[in-house]
Amino acid sequence: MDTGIAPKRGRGRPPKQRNGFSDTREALLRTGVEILTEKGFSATGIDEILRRVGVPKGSFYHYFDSKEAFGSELIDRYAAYFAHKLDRFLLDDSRSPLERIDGFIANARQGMARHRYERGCLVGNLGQEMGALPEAFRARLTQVFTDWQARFEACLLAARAAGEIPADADCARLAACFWIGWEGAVLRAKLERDPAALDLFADY
Amino acid sequence: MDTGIAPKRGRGRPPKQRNGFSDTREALLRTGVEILTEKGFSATGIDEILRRVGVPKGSFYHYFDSKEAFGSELIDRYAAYFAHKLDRFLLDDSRSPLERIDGFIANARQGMARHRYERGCLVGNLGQEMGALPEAFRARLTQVFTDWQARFEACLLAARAAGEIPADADCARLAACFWIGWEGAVLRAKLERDPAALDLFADY
DNA sequence: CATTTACTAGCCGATCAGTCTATTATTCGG
DNA sequence: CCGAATAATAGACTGATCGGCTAGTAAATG
Repeated sequence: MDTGIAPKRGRGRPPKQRNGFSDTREALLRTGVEILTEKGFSATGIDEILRRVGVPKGSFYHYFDSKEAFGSELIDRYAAYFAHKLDRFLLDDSRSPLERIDGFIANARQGMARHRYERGCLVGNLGQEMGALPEAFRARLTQVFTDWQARFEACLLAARAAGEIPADADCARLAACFWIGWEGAVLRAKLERDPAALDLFADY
Repeated sequence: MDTGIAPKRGRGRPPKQRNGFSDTREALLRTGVEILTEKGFSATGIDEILRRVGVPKGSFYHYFDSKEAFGSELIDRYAAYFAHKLDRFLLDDSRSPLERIDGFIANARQGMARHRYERGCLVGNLGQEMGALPEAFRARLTQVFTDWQARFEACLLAARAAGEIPADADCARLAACFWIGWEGAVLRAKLERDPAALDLFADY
């Protein structure tokens, strides 16, 4: 039932798509994130992504220099998407700081459930397999964690100012601890295909 | 400088080593654990293990039916080794329950430092890449976590009985939470090649 | 119409997990 | 003590898949 999809590719430069655009590059990145959050970097072959998107190999290397460059862009894209999502919750003035955090957790939980707990966190996945990854990824991945922590810390500081947490709470430490534990919880939830670990950790 | 090592293999069954035994099967398993704690299952080729041990392919498939069967044994071996290590600390009568836990954490920290934070937890590694692993691993891996949690819970119960933690503490939940967070901390420590995450989480 | 841009088909050498045959040391039945 | 069976090794080999490359085709552009 190729309804609209399967655009019947031909040789050479494709005719300019007036609308209903099917940006090949974009599709590769989107599908790349999907598969890598499930299986990681090393275990994912380029051919698998290509097959899923319905694009030949040549196109991939037209848009990306290498698998490493592709992975790099995936990290950037995922980090940006996630930072935006964090802001959407953690900067929501209509709720108290702690409520915002709960909102984020609930949303992330829903997200995992929607994909039947088959997808984890891209940054966590790649972090775990760093031993087999291009060394350039390391700095980028830690940097992403630092960024997420900073956003979280800001929200905790607001919570402290609002008296929702003790006045002597070390918000930077708390934020760091949250992400350490959260990544652990996502890992377990994915392994067990069960949100129990997420819920358990959410009541930290 | 092949001092004693490099045993100069020849064809056919090797002469029985009176002593200074070099059990091939054992060597494969030991090296397998080493490499898999660094790079995981999918990213590790059998040839790589073979090269490191200095054993030809034929020997590998003489001892193991497949890569999957090999991986299965590695999980068992690692789980047993780790359970023994846990008991060594958590059942140490000469210290208080909470001191025992601190002892285990300190030991694990040392262990990671000794390998320059290049090796993580085999169970955590494989858990993360479950999406690309034989489905049979899933049950085994969760079972290992359950086992470790039980040992930890027993120690927490002792701590509660000794008055080291509040009498209304939910030890099962605490134990589950510990392993969730601990795996997250190990992941970060490995990614950043730095024990900061371990220390941070240790003061939970 | 010539050049540039956007793209694709098909192939490459390397490596993957796994198989096969050969070779030799040991074990064991008689 | 001998011969058959078996255990342990060696390493060439297979088909599939890996990441990556190249030559070329067709639309867009001037």
